[in-house]
Amino acid sequence: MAKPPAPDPRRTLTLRDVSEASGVSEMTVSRVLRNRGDVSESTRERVLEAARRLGYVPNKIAGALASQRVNLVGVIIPSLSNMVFPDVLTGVSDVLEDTGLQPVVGVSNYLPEREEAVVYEMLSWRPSGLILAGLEHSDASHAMLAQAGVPIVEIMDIDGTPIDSAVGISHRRAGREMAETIVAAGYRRIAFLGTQMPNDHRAKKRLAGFEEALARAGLTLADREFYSGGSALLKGREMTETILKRSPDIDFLYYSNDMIGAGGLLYCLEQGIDVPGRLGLAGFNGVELLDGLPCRLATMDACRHDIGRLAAEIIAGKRPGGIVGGEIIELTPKLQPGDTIRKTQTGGTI
Amino acid sequence: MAKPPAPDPRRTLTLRDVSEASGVSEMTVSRVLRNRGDVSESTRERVLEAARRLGYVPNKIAGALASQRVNLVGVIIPSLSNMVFPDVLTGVSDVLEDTGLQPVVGVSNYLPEREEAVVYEMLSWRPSGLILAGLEHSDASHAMLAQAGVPIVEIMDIDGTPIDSAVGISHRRAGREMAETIVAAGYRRIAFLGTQMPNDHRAKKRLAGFEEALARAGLTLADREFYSGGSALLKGREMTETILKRSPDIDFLYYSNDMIGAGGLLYCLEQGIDVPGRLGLAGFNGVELLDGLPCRLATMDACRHDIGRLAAEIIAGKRPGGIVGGEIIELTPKLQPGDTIRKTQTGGTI
DNA sequence: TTTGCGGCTGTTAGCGGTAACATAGCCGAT
DNA sequence: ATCGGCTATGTTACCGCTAACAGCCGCAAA
Repeated sequence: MAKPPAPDPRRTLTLRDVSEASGVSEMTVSRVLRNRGDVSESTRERVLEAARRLGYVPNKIAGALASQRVNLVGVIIPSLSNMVFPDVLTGVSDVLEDTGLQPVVGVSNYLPEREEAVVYEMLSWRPSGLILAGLEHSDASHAMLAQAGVPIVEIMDIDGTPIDSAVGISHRRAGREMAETIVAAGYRRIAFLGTQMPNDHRAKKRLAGFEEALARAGLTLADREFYSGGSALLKGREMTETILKRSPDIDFLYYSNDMIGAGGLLYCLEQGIDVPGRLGLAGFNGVELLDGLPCRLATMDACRHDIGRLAAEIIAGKRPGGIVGGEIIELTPKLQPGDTIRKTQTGGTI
Repeated sequence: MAKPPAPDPRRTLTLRDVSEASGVSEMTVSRVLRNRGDVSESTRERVLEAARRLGYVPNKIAGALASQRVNLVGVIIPSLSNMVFPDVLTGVSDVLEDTGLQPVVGVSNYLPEREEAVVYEMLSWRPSGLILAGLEHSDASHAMLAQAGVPIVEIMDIDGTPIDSAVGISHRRAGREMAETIVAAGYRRIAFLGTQMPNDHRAKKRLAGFEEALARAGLTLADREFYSGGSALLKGREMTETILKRSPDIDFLYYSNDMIGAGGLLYCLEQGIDVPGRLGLAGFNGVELLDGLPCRLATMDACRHDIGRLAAEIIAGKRPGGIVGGEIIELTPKLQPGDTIRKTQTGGTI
């Protein structure tokens, strides 16, 4: 005598369970739950009722395999603690929200080999597209991405050659413009404070552009200081103290990001240093945090939200990039002079 | 004449492609790529070489369907911009890193219906476990989670009844302890500044505990102020100004989070208010940011990193919770008095 | 009545892997 | 020589769902 199939109440449900409970074929249930194809109103209700009663949750793995469609978009960013990337993610989510696509976040910690692992992992789920920060990737990552057969959007940066599409700003140019503004304001003994991270290519490009513009004005960096790890605000404070002690005649501090810039600003205010008279300050990014500071740090908005939005639009097919293949969108960051750069040129001593 | 199967170079690769390229069966390729079962060294190399040469990326969708195993762990948090949750995620990642499990993040924006959608979406991918913030969920979410058949860990909070396991702190108690400390330090006219968010249950519990302890000391809140949206630092500053103008005799401000607390602190320092002499301040969370401030805000560490670690360990089966079902781990937040609470009791007026 | 067509439902054949079992050599012990 | 027990590899049958197509029914037009 055949053992009757024990109706295990703990087994996870399938379409068959719903189809049996509602007396129609699995296919019809599938149609109802996806709102695809014609189903009579009475059947639809019966099926929905059964699905709800059983607490059925469709198995997207099976669905994706059968339909060869996955409603996921991979988003690979270097860090979450950066304040910058949550903004990008918000932009991405805003757009994907009403496309049926769903972002999935991966974090590379600024490590190429980690990024490679994340790219591999994500591609192995056959997403509808991939958004990732930066134009610099390991050879293997590059190869995988180029082969992937789905739209790839590299974001944040456009100084380089994208694999497919790119949305971002020119960090080189951002650095250049900041330097020009600073020089035009009459500052001459300018120092740079930044991160040590060897893989923060964008910070490097900003610095390169910055030095380039200085050179064009006949100047060079008067000093520089780097840090890694720890609270950025605290580090900014410490670095500022260090550099001002070492080079007391510095008249401008350019920070590679707003967080250390804010730390430096707080330090200067505390010390009663005349900002922006005796010392000017500038950061990069336009983080919301700055709004709460006693005085507004000069910065440059990196268009993070727009970058997220545009990248998502390319993936979602709302813009050519994803289909035709290879759109490059350059956004132009707005310089926000704030209160930490002198307004007028004071004919500085050389 | 049958049309020969065009060797479309753009088609995505399958095991069959690798198996043909290396002259073994698909099964053997599968074994090599997963390091499962015995395969001779020579075959292994041949297969790996072919896979690498072709740029093969396995299809995890098919793999997961066949093996009924998915190496993903859903992590559902209310917000990314909170500074708090990235820390939790770091704890989760640290543990999952060497278990073959991979975290997938979802954001609910403090909206129950949004959370419900994310829970549904995640469960439909049949993850190995789910970690989600808070003990309060919609009925539908609750039902789905209870039915899911995988370990569920609710984090951050333990004041309530978990579905399965829970790791967190008692926010009620945290509020109580803070109130006790404040009262013991001699403050009497105490105000609360917090968020408007109706679904931030943890902030609510802290406030409830806080008021409870005040009541026990014969006190009530002297004033309160709420905000929503915008830069938390700026809002903290503004709210502080508002409340101090409205109730000038306030001698303590309790903030529902460190970010608005920091804003308030900056405002007070700027105004030259004697902190902690005339006015005491305290926040909640122990965010790294505080390290960079001119003076250390009193706060309570919410053990975010540990919460992430422990939750992940339960999912990964390194602790009983996930298998036996239903472990509750209460962590005890450490109060960090900082520089914004008086050290000694000054026999205050009432 | 016949025909055609559109609305609704069912059937079949995979999607690309993997579990489980089957098989083929090869070796040493009996 | 025979056998058992390895190791290395192949075969088969799904996993749970959906694309594609096939059928059925009723009704309007011919």
